[in-house]
Order: sequence, then structure tokens, then C-alpha cells
Amino acid sequence: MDETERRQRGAAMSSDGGAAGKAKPAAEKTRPPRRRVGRPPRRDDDPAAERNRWEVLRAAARAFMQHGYASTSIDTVADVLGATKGRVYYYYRSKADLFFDLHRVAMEMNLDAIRPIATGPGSPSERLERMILAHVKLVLDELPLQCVSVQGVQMHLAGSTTPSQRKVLDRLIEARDEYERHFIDVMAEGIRTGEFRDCDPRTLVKPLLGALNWMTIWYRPRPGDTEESRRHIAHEHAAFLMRGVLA
Amino acid sequence: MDETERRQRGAAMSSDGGAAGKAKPAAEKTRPPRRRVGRPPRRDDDPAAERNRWEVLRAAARAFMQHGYASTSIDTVADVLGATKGRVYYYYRSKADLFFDLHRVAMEMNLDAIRPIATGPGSPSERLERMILAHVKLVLDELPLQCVSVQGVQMHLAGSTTPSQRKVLDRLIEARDEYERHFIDVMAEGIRTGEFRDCDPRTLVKPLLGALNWMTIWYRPRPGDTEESRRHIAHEHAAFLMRGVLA
DNA sequence: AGTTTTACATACTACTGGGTATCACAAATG
DNA sequence: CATTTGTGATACCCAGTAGTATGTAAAACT
Repeated sequence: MDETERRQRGAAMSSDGGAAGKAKPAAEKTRPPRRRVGRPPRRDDDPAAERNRWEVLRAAARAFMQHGYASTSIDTVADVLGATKGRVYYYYRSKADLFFDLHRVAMEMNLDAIRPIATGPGSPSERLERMILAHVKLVLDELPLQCVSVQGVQMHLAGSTTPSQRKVLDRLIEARDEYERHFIDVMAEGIRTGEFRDCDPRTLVKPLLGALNWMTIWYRPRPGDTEESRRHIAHEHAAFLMRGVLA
Repeated sequence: MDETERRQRGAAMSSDGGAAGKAKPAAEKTRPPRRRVGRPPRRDDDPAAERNRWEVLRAAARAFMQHGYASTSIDTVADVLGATKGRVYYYYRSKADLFFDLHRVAMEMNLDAIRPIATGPGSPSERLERMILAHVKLVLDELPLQCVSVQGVQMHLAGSTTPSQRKVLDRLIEARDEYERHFIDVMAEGIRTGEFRDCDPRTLVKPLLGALNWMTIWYRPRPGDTEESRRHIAHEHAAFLMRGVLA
């Protein structure tokens, strides 16, 4: 009887590189002035359809970053999009689904950046430093996504989800655990080789990643900051955190 | 620091006597469970009144910790209290007021713990370590309050407040800035004395406090944790963060 | 051309949740 | 005992918001 079965989901949507800046229409206060509706898309797995989906995600990420998940209405997301709710609900069944997909994309991006370093060549200290720098770069380059990712962690504790959503959320937390484990493993290896002092990696991974995740709280890109200031932040963080574990 | 001096809503009560104008449909009262309410309070500055106020605050802190500010309804706070909205609104004019007062209490507690150490005797490294340990202890002992405090920082960025509330919030952020400055000052002093390596305290205070504040995200007291496990956490954090700045 | 599908926009519903007005009751007070 | 005062419960209002139902122009298909 229901049969409504929307055609969302599917689409692996691994980290799309470009996605193009897409300057936003600067908040129409009065009325979404009759945007010309999309022409290009053709089929479901069409790359253009993927791009439209991606635009919704980006807008949602910016909105969630600014107001937080709970305080962001779908209408706000649509405003950032320069569209209406219809467009959002065309791609996502619910607000939670939207958030989860966003979280998934963020986690995939993070894992894709960290995994090859963690399991690749080099001494533990070299690898750990590269992992830290990679994470900082992720935050600086993809701030909205990383903010959502951090909010997802907080949301996990507040078990405010339906059982079906809970399953999806658990998968995401699993990915986050893998992320943590990469850091723990490299730290443990460094302790064995004697590069790192004798400490408890399982405990120390919390302040280490916490210090990095905290960037999503205080850092906001400002017109004044240059490539140099970003590297300053990255290197200060890396030096600070590396010394915490080095022998 | 002026005292709390709230006592809002002077019960002006338009001079009208009863008049019985409204004439409700006389719904059955159904004998509510009639909780035996406490009877002690007498006067406005009565310590018992303060205690009732404090109970509301504690309940709100627990609720905000669990669900976050935006997702916590006043009814939820009342539930945690084992009461109804009436009790909450008797002491606080609005949800925001409640949150701000909570934040204020938390910040006072933090400053009272940190300030004497920062401005007291001892070498910079000794003091910094004691400050870190004190902060960890605060989080472990007063988790709900510290969670609210961290949420307040996040809320500050999302300027989602009315101008009048904004003023109050700014005062709180000022207190937080003082808190940060104590850490920065001690770090700068340690650099001058040569105890700490040459680094940028204004940048490093972010990951340092971030690592500590992150505890409010991941740490939740569990039946299994003992005094020993808490000291383990505290010392691992302190060792990790101290090495980040030591020469 | 006519039909179907895509990709949204618009209008609407149902409900949640902040805030208020009013009532009820115990203790203090006279 | 009657009145006042602190305390809180109940009932209600209304704005905002998640989600739905339907409309619709353009593109795609036949």
C-alpha cells in the first residue's frame, strides 16, 4: 500500500573533489525569486543528479555548522540553498537522513585521508605527524563537514534517535572508531619501537583528537587569514601534540 | 560579582479581585498525586529558597548535558526535577536565562579554581600542571556544569540570541576569555624563564584547553570507574599536555 | 505531438515546545 | 481562624517546524 519508496540512497558518492565553490545567493530575505528549476539532470545515476545532491549536502553542512543540528530547520537549509523545502525533501526523506548522509561523507573523507598514512611506510613518529597534519588540513579545508562530524559524536551520546536511525548512526560511530584506532595503532607501534614514551594510547587518543576536533569549535575562516597563518596553526598543533608522545 | 538578586515577576496582579471572569469548563481535577512539597522556605534571601533554585539548576544541567540545549525542553528539565514547568518558570523567566545562569555558575566555579593557582606562587611549569589537574578534576566532579559551559562556547558563535541576551552572553564570554588568559599568561611566563620551549601561547592554548574540554564530550561516569581510574585519566592528560610545552 | 518522468515549488497539516494566565495549597502571620 | 505570601501545578495560547500532498514546467521518451 505504501509503495511510496523514494529513490534516494544508493550512490556511493565517494569524496567528490571539486564540487565548485558555488557562491550562495546571499540570503534572499523576501522570496526565493523563482529560481529557474533544474534542467540538466537526466537519469538517476546521472553525474548531474549527483551534483545536485551534493549541493544540498553542502548547504546543509553550512547551516548545521552555523546553528547546530537541532536549531537548524529544513527551511534554513533550503534558504542557504537558495531553494525551498521541496528540493531538500526530494533527495532526503528526513532531516536525520540528511544529517547522517552528511556524516557518512565526512567520515569517508577522513578515513580516505588517514588510512593510507597510518598503514603506509615510514616510522611511527613520521606517520603520526603526517596524520595530525592531514587532519588539521581537513578541518581547515572542509570546515562545515568536519563540524557536522563532531556534532555527530555529540549526538551519539544523546541516544535521541529511532531504532532504525540508530542502526545507521552505529555504522557511523564504527567508522569513527576505526579512525581512532588508526591513531592508537600508530601510537602503540611507536611505543614498541621506543620512539614514543611509555604511555596509554587508548587514553591519550582522546586529548589528541580532542585538541584537533576542538578546531571545529573555535576556528572560523576570516578574510585576514592567509596560507601562512593556516600553516602556522597546523605546525603549532603538530609540534604540540607530537611532543606529548615522543620519548 | 553582584549576587543573584533575581526575584522577577513581581506578581503585580492587576488590582482586580477574583471576578471569576474566565470561568473554565470546570474540568475534573482528578486529584494529582499531590507530591508532598517542601515547606521550609520563608523569606526571599532565605537559604532554603537558594537551595530550591540550585536544584532547578542542577536538573537543567543534567538535562542539557544529555540532550544539548536546543533539544532540551523545559518540560524535560521539569521531568528531571520531578516537577512541572511551573517550578522552573517560577525561578527563571526564560529558557535562555536558565542556561545563562547555569553558565555563569560554571564559569565562577572554574575561575575560582584556576585563578589562585595561576596568580599564586610556584614555577610556571608547576602552576600550569596544577591548573591542568584542577581543570580535569572540575570536569570529573562537575560534569553537567562543564558540559553546559562548553555548549555555551559553541552557542556563542551561533549568534542566535536577542540583543538583551547577547549582553549577558558577552559577559560570560568575557569570563571565558579571562580563563584562557590565565593559561596564556602562565605559558608566556614559562617561555620567558626558559622552562617552556619557544612557542605561540595564543595558538597553543586552543589545543590545550580543547583537549581538556573534549572530556565533556567523551567522558561519562560509569559504575566501573574508581578513584584510581580518574587519577589515571588526570595524570595521562597532564603528562601529555605538559610535554607539549616543556623545553 | 503526446505521454511520462524529473526536479523541484507551494500550500497545508499535525504537533512540539516556549511562554503565560490562573488556580491551589501549605506555611507564616496577625 | 482569617489573611497573606511563597511555591508550584494546570490549562491554555501560539509561533515555528518536520513532514505531506499536490501542482507544474521542462526534459526525455515514444
